[in-house]
Amino acid sequence: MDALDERIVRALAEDARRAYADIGAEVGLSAPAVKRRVDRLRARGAITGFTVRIDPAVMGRGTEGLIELYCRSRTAPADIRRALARYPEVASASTVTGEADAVVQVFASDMRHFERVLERIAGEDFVERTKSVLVLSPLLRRHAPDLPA
Amino acid sequence: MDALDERIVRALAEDARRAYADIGAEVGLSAPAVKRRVDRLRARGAITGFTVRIDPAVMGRGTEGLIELYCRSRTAPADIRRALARYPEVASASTVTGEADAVVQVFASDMRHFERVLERIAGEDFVERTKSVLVLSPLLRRHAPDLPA
DNA sequence: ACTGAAATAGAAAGACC
DNA sequence: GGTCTTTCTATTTCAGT
Repeated sequence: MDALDERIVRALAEDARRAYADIGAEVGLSAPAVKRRVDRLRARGAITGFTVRIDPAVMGRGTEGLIELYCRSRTAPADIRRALARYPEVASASTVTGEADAVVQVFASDMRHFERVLERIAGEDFVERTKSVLVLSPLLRRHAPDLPA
Repeated sequence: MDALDERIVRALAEDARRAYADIGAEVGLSAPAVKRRVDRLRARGAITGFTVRIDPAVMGRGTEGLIELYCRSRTAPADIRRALARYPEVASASTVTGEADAVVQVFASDMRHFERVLERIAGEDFVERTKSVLVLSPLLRRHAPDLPA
């Protein structure tokens, strides 16, 4: 993972469908050289795939919220994961330090929908209580946030 | 945005570099038809781009945390945005309902790094106090969370 | 308006040095 | 790592529904 790899990943983060030759021209490599590095990054697991960026609002998922889960003692993370995986509205979930056990990010079509999802999640048997906030406006959403400065 | 568009977006969400002909075979369209629909989705703003999925750990950003910001009265969201945009460690930030004014997602290389970022953010002049949690383990990270069920 | 088929332009993948 | 060649894909054109 050298400076060249990083520049390649940054280029792909901005546009994952950019041609290797194009990226190569930017970083000073030939197209095959760029491809080889991308292949290596994938093999190593640094790049885990390519995906599309979507506008939640346009896709009818304009209502975003965060739900903190307070779980029963001895709830296994795997159980939380399994339960949440059944909700298509759940975008991400992580166990966290602090009072809550997990934070869940939810995208719903509207407030009514969000409320319904919240109630269903709160009704999961391992959930003791929840605390939720609604996202007012996304200030920042980085494409490749996971890159060293 | 019909059922076909949705299936195409789902396919791209799983692998944005998949060939149009390939996606077409799955949804029952020819390659040009798929391309035309993708172009339309981009034009409409439903698809905002293509990006790469990265493993934060492998990229040296294995420490994730969430920081709640409690801001001075009359702090404009734009000011928060401008300030946070200067931190490469900030992956996302949103204003929220509830006690806190904003929630910031940060990826750092390690605890020391996270602490440094937290202190710098806490030191921003519009920030009165912060409350932060560390992410223990990501349970779920959906590729295309923003799609209608 | 949207589709598929065919033709062209372009990029990716592989062999080779 | 670059160069060259082959193969595949994207893109455009055109015509049909």
